[in-house]
Amino acid sequence: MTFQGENEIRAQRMANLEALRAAGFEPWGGAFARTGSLAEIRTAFEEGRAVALAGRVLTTRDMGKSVFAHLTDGSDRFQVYARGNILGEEHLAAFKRLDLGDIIGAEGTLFTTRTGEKTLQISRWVLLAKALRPLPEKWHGLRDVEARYRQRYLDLIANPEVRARFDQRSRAVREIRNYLCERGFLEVETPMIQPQAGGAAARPFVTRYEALNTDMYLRIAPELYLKRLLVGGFDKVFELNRNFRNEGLSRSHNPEFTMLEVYEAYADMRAMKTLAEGLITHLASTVFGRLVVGEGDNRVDLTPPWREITYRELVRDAVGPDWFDLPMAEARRRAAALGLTVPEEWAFWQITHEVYEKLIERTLRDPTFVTRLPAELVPLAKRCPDDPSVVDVFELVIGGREIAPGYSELNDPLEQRKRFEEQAGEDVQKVDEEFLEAMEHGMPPAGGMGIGVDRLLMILTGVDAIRDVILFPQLKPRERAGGRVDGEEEMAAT
RNA sequence: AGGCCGUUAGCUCAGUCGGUAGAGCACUUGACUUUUAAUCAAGGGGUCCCGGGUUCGAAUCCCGGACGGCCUACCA
Repeated sequence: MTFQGENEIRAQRMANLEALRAAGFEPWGGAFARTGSLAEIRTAFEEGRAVALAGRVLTTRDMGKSVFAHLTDGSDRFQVYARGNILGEEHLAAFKRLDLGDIIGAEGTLFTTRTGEKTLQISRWVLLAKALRPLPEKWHGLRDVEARYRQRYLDLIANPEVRARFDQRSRAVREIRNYLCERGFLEVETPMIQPQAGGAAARPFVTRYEALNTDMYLRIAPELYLKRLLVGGFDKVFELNRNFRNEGLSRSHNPEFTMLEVYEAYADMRAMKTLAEGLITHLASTVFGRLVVGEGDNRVDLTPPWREITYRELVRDAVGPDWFDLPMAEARRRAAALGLTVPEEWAFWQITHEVYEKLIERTLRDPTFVTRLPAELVPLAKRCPDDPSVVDVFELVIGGREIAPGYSELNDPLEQRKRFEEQAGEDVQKVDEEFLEAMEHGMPPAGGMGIGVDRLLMILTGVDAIRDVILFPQLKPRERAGGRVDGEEEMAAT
C-alpha cells in the first residue's frame, strides 16, 4: 500500500509504527482491563499499589534511561514513568517510539515523585491505538473555530473545559428526566416524520417517503401528537428530543435542537410556571451547584421566586402608558422614532410585538414570566376569561432570550379550528384535521410547557453560542473536490 | 440572503514600504534515571485558500471565486 500525498509527519508516524511492530507491539490492540479511569486511580491512590490504566499520550519527557509521560482519558491526566532497568532496554526504546496521541495501556505500581506528583511506574505496557495524525498544539489548544466544531473530538481532547461542559449537558438532561419522572410524568416518543408539520410556525425540512409515494416533514414541534395523548388518557406526559426547523444558522439557532415539551391534564399555565421554576432551579443547584450562573454580561440570578409581569405592562413601560390607546398612524410613527422598521401592512399587534422583541425581551436578564400575550401570537392557547384579546400563557425569558413558553392549553375544538384557519389564511391544507378530530373526542383542560434545552444550557453554562452546547453543530458540508489531500481520499480508492 | 473581517508549516501565530518564508510547540538525530510548557545541541518541514490581473518582481496591490468568523434578517 502506498500513501500518495502523505506529509512528513504522517510518514514519521508510520515509521514509528513499524518500529513498534518490529519490537512486538501491535499497533491496534484489543480490550485492556483497567483498574479504573485515571480519575478513579487518582482518587484511590495508594503508595505502592499495583494498577492497570490506559489513556492517550499527551506529553513525553525523555530523560535518556527513563521517560515521563502524561496520559489522558477524558476523566483526568495522569503521569506514567518508564525506566530502563525495570522495563528492559528494548521496551524502553519502544516506549520512546510512541507519538503524542497514541493510546496505551500500562501496568505497574503507584508512587509519588520528588516533586509530589502521583505517578505510575510502568512494569508492562501495550499499544492500544496508534495515532497517525498529530494532536493539536499542546498549550494553545485548538483555536480554529471551524476545526473545533468539525473535529469536535480534537476540541474535546485539547480543551478540558469543553469536555466538562458536555458532561454537564449530559447530567442536566438526565436530571430533567429524573425531575419529571419523580413527579409522575411519563416520557413518550411521538413521530419525528410527520405528514404535516404542525405545533409551531416555522419552515420544515421536507423529505420523501418512497413506500407511500409522498412527501413528509421532519417535525417542527411534537405538540399536536402529545395533545392526542391527553385525549387518549395520558394525564402527565413529556417528550425530550429533537425538533427540526429549516431556518438560518446563528449564534442561537441550530436547525436541529432539543426541546422538552410537558403536558399535565386538569392543570393550567400556573402549574407550568411552578414546574418551570422548580425544574430549572433544580438543574442549576444539582448540576451546577449554584443559582447564580454565567459571568459578566451572561450573569443570571435564578433565585426564586421569579418576576411575573404582563406583556402590556412591559410594552407600556417601554413606549408609553398611552400605547394601547394610540391610533395606528401614531403607533407607527412612535415605533419608527424608536428605530424600528414597521411595514405598512402590519396590524397593531404586530407593531407591538416588534417593540417587545426588539426593545424589551433582550433587557430581561433574570428570569421573568411575561404573561397575557396577544391571542394572535398563540393559536394553541386558551383565552383569558376576563379579556379574550389575550391568552392565558407565559413566556419565560432568561438572559434576554425566550427559554420556555407555557400555556393553559386550548381544548375547545371549534375555537381551535377558527384559530388555525385565521393563521393558515388561504392555505386550508395547513389545518391538521386529524388533530382536530382527536380534540373533538374531548381533550381535558391542561397546562403545557416547552423548554428549549440548548438555550437553557447556554444560560446555565454561561456561553454565548448554541454551538458550544451542541456536540456536532450544523456546518456546511466540507468540499470533497480534488487538490488538497491528506491521505484519506487516496486510500479510499479501490 | 446582505454588510464587515479573515484564510501563511501538523497546531498557535508573526511577516514592516512589493524584493521571493519566520517563531514557539510538534517532528528527526544526539546527550541526560524523579521530569512536568523538562533542559541542552543539531536538523528537516511551505500549493502563503483557489483562479486571474498589475509589476522586472506579489504572502503583500487589484478583480473574481471558495471557505470561515462576526453583525443583521427569518426562527426557538
